[in-house]
Amino acid sequence: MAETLDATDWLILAELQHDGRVPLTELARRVNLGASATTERVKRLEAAGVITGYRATVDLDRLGYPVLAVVRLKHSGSRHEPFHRLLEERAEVLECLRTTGDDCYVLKVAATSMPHLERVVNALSFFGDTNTNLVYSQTLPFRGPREP
Amino acid sequence: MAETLDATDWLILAELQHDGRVPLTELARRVNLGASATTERVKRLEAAGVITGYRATVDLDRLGYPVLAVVRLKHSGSRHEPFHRLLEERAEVLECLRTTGDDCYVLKVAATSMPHLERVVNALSFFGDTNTNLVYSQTLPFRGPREP
DNA sequence: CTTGAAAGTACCCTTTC
DNA sequence: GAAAGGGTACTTTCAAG
Repeated sequence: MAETLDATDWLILAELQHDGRVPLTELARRVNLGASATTERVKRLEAAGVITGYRATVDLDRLGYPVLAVVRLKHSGSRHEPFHRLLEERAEVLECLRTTGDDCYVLKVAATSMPHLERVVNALSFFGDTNTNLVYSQTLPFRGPREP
Repeated sequence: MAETLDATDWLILAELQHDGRVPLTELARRVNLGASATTERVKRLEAAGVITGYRATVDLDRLGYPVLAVVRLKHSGSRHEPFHRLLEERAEVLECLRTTGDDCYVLKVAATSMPHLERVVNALSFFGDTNTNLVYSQTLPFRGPREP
């Protein structure tokens, strides 16, 4: 259910996606609005669930996770709860998409080394056939959607 | 190149990844540190490139992008610049991973409708064979890495 | 790393268009 | 209904210990 957003709302969203810590006064300046009007719009976007949160983004390399991989999993069997429990435990799984097609799940996995990645994939293999591809590089994490 | 991070640094990172807008005083309270010491650590993490930025996260549904898909692309030919130029232009491509294996690129694409997705995939198909899977659901965007 | 003071910022309320 | 202005509490920053 899409909200009714005007161009200013999209501007605010673009700014906040680019820099989630920008002070409201500075944000107001950038979107050519008063401080309180800007505050109200941001609060409205948060309350409406358009803005779901604010996160710091980190460099995996510098955190000691130089290995990134895309793992596709063809889950066998119909009981998916044990698999979901593994996802909760395994912080190495940064993201998990359930998709149509042969590969029911597409996972993004960060690991400290190849042996570490192997252990994670072994754990995943318990739930079905896996297909792993290492990631050479990725575009900057943020590519926000534009006004449709 | 991994930095030397102690347990407090990892605590700070966890808090900031969970709530990037938490006030420094509150953050200091949560990690049992003084405000200035916390500020210094955060600044150090930012300066070291461990923290790469702060982003607001948005709900694609509520922004009018109810369709999410994983597109795998087998790029044909060796000149990848035109493809990268398309990525710049197409804000619908939220993420693009270059990977090993048959499918050189794995993309996450948001679209306003199935016809819209079709147009994006058509544009991508110009560069090679594509394989598209719709996304049913995804885990909450944030799954941060833990202390190794 | 902690404490303390000053500047800046955010929040709430009222006023105005 | 939406935006601008003003007073108060809070946060951030910088100094010194």
